[in-house]
Amino acid sequence: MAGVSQTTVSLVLNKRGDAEVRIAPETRERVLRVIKETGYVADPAARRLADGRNRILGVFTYEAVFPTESADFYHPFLVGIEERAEEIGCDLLLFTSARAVSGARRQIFNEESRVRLADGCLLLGRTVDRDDLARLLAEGIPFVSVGRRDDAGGPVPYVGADYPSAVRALVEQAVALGHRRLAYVGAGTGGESRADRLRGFHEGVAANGADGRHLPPEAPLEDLVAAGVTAVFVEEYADCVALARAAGERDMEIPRDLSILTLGAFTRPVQADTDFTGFRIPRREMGHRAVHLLAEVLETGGTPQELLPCELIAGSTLAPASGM
Amino acid sequence: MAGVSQTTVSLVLNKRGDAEVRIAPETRERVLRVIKETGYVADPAARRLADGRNRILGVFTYEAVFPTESADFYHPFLVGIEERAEEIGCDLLLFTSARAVSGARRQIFNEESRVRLADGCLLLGRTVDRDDLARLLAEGIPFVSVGRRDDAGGPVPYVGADYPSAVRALVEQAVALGHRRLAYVGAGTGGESRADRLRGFHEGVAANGADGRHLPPEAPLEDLVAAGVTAVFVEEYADCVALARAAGERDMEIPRDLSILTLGAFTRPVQADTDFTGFRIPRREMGHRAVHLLAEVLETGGTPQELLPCELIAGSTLAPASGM
DNA sequence: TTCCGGTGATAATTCGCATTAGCATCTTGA
DNA sequence: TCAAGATGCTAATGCGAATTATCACCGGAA
Repeated sequence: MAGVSQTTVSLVLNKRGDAEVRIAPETRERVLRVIKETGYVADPAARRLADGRNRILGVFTYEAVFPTESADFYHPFLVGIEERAEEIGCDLLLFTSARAVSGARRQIFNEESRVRLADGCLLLGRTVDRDDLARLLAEGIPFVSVGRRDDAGGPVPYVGADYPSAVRALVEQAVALGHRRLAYVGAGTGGESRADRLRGFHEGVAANGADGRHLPPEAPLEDLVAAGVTAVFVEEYADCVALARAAGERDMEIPRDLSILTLGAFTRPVQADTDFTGFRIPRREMGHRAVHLLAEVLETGGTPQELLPCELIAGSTLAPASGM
Repeated sequence: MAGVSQTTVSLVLNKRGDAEVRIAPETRERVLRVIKETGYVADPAARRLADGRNRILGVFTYEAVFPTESADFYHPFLVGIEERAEEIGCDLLLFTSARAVSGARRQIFNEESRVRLADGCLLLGRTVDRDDLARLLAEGIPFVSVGRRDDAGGPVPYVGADYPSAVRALVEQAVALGHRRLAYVGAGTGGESRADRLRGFHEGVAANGADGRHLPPEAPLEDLVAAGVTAVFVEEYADCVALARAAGERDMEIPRDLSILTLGAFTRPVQADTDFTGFRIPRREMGHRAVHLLAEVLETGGTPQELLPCELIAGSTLAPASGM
């Protein structure tokens, strides 16, 4: 000690000046000097216990955070999250212990859940367990989902990508190039993002007076050809690559004979050198905004929901409809 | 409450059976049932405050944890760390707030240091601030450095790569192929890992009765040629690539006219398609071991130091000395 | 001299849990 | 019947900070 009470130290450490409680400049100096000398730092745990805040943001993912594949889907989100967290002076707590039993899927609320250690948390994952979401909501734990969610029996705070707009824009481009018969290839279900893409497709088709049909992911190329489709919107990137390959095998040329647009869902890693027309999901920006919104929630509460625009990628797989 | 005291709940929650304190199976059941129903989870902060343990391992890096470049140097370490942490049921706390002022280098002990929140921590970085190390040591904070360190005025717990052995092995291979005049190109200083490589080189040269010289990183190819060097051991990968390129420009063929071996230091990112002869730093394994050792330190104390062997990579840039 | 307002610091309390000591109640043996 | 030992649970205390309620002191006004 520097000859003062614990209270005084606490006061010096936190509110450097206050109308209610005052501290003599001289005393403050003395305390600060000793703090600097001894390198004293307040125990964050005690701090958290006392005032319920510790500037720690939890990050929960349903898969490993650090993936073995370098170009992983999550990575850009994490980059964004880390950058913004550093800016606002928060540390990140990765809930790596979330896997209840080996082999089981991760879940937020297992027997030894530690979500509450953080001030709030960020949720990452293609799909999020709706029970987890509901519980988070019910317990009033501040959180923000990276990716739109709407199935938790209540509004969920999120930062998402504006898929409907992006897909509509692509449809519009295709129609402007003379395409009249379009197809959406993909599940169109299994997570809000897929449903959003499909919705955008239907909206775009309707708005532009074109003909649009929805085919399952494994739809063979023949079906497309038979239906006279000239532009395909493929939900999953891997399917996109597969389709292009199939086309090549039957001597169809892309995009002369068929335009292919990718809608950016990455479930299965795949290698390809084709520069597909499509859009870029603003992952890093989503990470940034997610942290930002979480900070906002912590500060003033609320249930922010935000969709970020996707940047269209010209690519080389969209061309005027054949015959034009 | 389930009609029992806080103490009872605590007991049920922690030591499921104890010689000293017993709890009636019936009571235990009742408590567990209520816990399940209400989804109660002990506040980690309070827990930490009370018993000084929270199963959180801090991870400190001197640069951003999630790098923008996908094939980053740190990545494999983190993969390993996360994997093992998950196994032993610990969460990872990334000290992203460590950057004191924007632009400044990160440092562990800044004004609002939070190292103590974690049970212990892992240090990652090409070089680690020696003041930080000394202080960690002085304050008795459990930690393990990923990478050998010896400059903290005391033994530092670490997991490192066994560079000396790896480099000695490479030298031996070169000599076995007839090389007599070898050169080490690189600083040989600036971090234990570089010094270790250089030391391994000198040891290898001495043990194999060859001639070995040490040249600075920017040493021009002419110097090597003039000195009659037939095998170069290049510390920094980028320099390795540059050297190969320079050789190509003067119509020297690798490895016919000159053998080039890389010693795996990655300071500057660089693209190359050559498959250099050298060794693989067991980064992921180092991550594994680091977590393991930290757990050990937390358990029983001590100052574990461990060097992991590097796997030699045959590559295509080492050939018999010309003239053989 | 006494009362009062303004200053500057501190004692006491709280947070949620783990831990220790201790208190009832019940068994058992002599 | 009573002491000694088991058994099952709880009251009390501590962890390290933040916060609140007080307290001691000093100078000036009455």
